[in-house]
Amino acid sequence: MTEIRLHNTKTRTKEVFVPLDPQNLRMYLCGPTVYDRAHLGNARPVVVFDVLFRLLRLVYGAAHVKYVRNFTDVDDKINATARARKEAGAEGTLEELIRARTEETIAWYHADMDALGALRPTLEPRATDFIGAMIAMIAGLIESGHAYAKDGHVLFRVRSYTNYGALSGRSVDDMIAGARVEVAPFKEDPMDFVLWKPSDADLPGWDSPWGRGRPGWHIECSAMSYELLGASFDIHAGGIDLQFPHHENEIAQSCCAHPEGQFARYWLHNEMLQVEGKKMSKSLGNFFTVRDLLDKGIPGEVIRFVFLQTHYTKPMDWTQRKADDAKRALLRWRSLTEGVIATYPGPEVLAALSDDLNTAGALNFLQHQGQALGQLAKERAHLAADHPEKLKLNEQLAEFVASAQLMGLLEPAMGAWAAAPQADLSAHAARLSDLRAAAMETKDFAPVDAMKAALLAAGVEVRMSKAGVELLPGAGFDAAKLPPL
RNA sequence: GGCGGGUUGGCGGAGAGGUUACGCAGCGGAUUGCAAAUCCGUGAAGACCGGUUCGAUUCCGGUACCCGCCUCCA
Repeated sequence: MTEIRLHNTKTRTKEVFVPLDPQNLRMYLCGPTVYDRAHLGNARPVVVFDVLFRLLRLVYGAAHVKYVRNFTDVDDKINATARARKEAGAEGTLEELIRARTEETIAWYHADMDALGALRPTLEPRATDFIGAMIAMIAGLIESGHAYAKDGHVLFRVRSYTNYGALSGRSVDDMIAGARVEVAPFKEDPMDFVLWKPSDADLPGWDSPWGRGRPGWHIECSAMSYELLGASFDIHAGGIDLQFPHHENEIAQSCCAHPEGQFARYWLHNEMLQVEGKKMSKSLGNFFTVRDLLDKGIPGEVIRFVFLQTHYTKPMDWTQRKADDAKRALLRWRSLTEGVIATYPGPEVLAALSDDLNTAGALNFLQHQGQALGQLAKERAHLAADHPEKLKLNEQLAEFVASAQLMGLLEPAMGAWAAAPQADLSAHAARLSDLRAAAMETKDFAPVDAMKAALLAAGVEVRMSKAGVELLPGAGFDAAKLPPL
């Protein structure tokens, strides 16, 4: 069996991945807070860990991998949007408006992530469907002395968990010395964090032993991962910005609530995304959503290719240049492998991905391989379909496609953008060919050049050789602009 | 202030203590009426300063710069 190695943030080393139960592999990814369209940065963990999901399915069998990615649909930004809509005269109760907002956002999220070729996780739980589990977990933490209720709030007692800070490499004392913690009258210790907070009439709330209220930020992931994956599971992933405080708090809650388990055994964190060398931010004007890029005509497959060219543990820079390069590479690959049915990924790509998801290395290999296969394809183009050399080539191409598909690339369903527009240009080709033949005699190529220019303007690629004239409609093809015959 | 990540040729980016990475772009050539496509060839690197070593881009230390987290954040 393929040995997978992963960089475990918890131990800060690359470790051989050994699942608790190879028949029931479990992975949790912190999903989005569904208050608005996903921005480009939100998409990085989705794409990166989608590759991990695909790799695990290949190695352990698709039926044996359970991948959970949550939707956090309790949040003040969602509340704010709902309230703004109500004030603007929208129909329905605040709860209904909140629900509508999260439903709408989830639908967008699915559409956008589907466009990037990300497989849907096995389960996509919503926080609001697990309020009962959160309340039960919080009650247990109070009972065991790890949490306390005060003024309608429930807080986690950070000092009660000695390993607090182990994941992110900080100590409670250092952080307090940093003095950037919220001091609140209901806190025993400034580092304590909220498990439950009270809701007034203008906010969504659920009845609890501590009054009507709503959960704090971190508890939903602890409750859902426990309910769906158990007290111990294999992989927990997310952006590096979540390492503290979100994941640190998850660990504290989960390990104190379920001391019988070890919570997540391998922690994977992806580094952040930048745009043209700078942090993506609204103030710099370089902030955009996945949808913005798709609407601009950048195919999801191209976005995915760009993401995978950078190792997930390194900061990734999104640039137009990279998108252009990726597009070219994918067009070449798609034309090379047209009609080829995938078989099984090649050993080089499998080895690269198994080595802590070295997608950049895998793509690099494919770039090289694609070039070599392109040459072979040309050399063997004249051979009969059942010629041994031809069969060998077809096998290699099938392996190439399977390797790409292991990273979610060259999937047939994602290729619509690269397909050449359907058009019968044979009459134009014949006409151009005639003009050219005549020009060869007269040495006056002006009519040929004029027609060629018109074809180019219509988005048609013109190839002329001794063999004849070839017209290929390209991405910007517009039949209405074709020159008259 | 505390913690963490990064810095390889025009761009992306890999492996390896000593041998051309590779791809893209560029340049030169072939081919072409001209192009396109294709093919052949080719220059170019390891932020900076020290140390270890026969030898470092690769190991160690320091400096600079960039980025992130410490507050909502993927």
